[in-house]
Amino acid sequence: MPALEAIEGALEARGYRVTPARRAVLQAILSRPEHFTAEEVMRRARAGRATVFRTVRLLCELGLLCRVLLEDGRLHYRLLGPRRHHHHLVCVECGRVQDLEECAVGGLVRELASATGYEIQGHWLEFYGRCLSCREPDQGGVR
Amino acid sequence: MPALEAIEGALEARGYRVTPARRAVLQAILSRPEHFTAEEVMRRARAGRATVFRTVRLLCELGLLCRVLLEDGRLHYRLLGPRRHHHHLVCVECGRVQDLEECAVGGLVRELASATGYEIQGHWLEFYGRCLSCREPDQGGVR
DNA sequence: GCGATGATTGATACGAGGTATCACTGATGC
DNA sequence: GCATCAGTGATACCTCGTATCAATCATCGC
Repeated sequence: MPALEAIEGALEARGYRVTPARRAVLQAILSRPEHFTAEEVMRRARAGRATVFRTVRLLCELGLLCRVLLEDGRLHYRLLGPRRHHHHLVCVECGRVQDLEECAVGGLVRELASATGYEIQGHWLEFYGRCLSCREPDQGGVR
Repeated sequence: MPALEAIEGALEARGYRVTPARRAVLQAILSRPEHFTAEEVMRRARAGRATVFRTVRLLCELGLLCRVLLEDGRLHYRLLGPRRHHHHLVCVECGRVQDLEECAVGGLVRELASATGYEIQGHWLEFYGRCLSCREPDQGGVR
């Protein structure tokens, strides 16, 4: 999980200024351990609607945030460490997200391409379930 | 691809009435070979906004429509034949959708479950690329 | 220091896509 | 014939964004 300074450094390194508004958005984001909506950031950061959305988009473009797709189709965002293409395993009860470091469909993509003739350029893959802590009540009991 | 009568039968079998408004929505849907938005159905069917959305949701719940996730996170809908769980390969140029009958991540789900302790309940998997016809200009030419 | 320039901001309007409300309608059961 | 209830559609509202645009702020050359 990158610290505030690291993100600000990444912004500056790419020629973006670190302004009070951007810092407020970043702090709001850093205070959320899991995924969040832009709306949540707006409530926490004292920054205008447009600025929040612009900053979130910017961070996505710079690879500092990633999008998390929820089961119902909504998009959330999530701070990204220094990692590349990956997928998520989302707990539908507590919202915890587990990053899956390896992309498991690389081989499948090649198979599909030769079977269908498509030139495959991208994919979405997200998993949903209940994490260990949310399952615990199920497991300990005699029932 | 189910016919109008088949869908109406499925509705009636579950205790839903086949009304003129629902039939209009169904006809609008049947006239779209690929995926569509609820908005497109509204333009084609002479039915109110709420009715269109309600009908689309109903058909999803009954398993007669499926949701297609586009690369940018938007949701489209698509008529579903008599098939079960499947995934999509979407052409980003012409919008053509190829259904992938086999769910390729079943094994992966079991692996993930034992590795993470999650009880995995669902997943999204959609592929994006360019279909054969859209690639043709690339391929035939000398260039 | 000063003006020009360009990045950034935030209020606001707008748009897609969808839900909630509620009075009304029309079919159905008794 | 009447009560009931599913279905309808106008409307308001919500979420999650983008576009616009005047104002502001930092920086740079002079």
